[in-house]
Amino acid sequence: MSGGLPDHLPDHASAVLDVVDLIPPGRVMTYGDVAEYLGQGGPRQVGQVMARWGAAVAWWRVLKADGSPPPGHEERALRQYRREGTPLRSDGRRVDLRLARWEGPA
DNA sequence: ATAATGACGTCGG
DNA sequence: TCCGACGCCATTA
Repeated sequence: MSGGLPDHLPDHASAVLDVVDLIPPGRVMTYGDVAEYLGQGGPRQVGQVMARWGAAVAWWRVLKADGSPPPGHEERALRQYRREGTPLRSDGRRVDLRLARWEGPA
């Protein structure tokens, strides 16, 4: 059912990666948003999945509640935001969630 | 079974 | 705005 994502992963992990794969370019979701959308686990569990299997998806589109990119990946994430035209805040270090936040598939 | 860990979130100073 | 303390919860040790 999923497209292109690696298999042999726990169900909860594939569920998370599946949602992340649906986030449109230029838009983002917070760890908490993903957890809430799935209706299971919490932000830390989503982070755990991203840390281990995030490389297979657009990991930079999942970030913290304050709009800052995943710890340790700020540089690469910012590069992607410029490339996708993701709206940033005036400081240029965080995404403007007011504009870029994606509520998830209807 | 108990304790530590972590790509989090919220709140108070 | 920045930082630390706490709460949260599946996974690991």
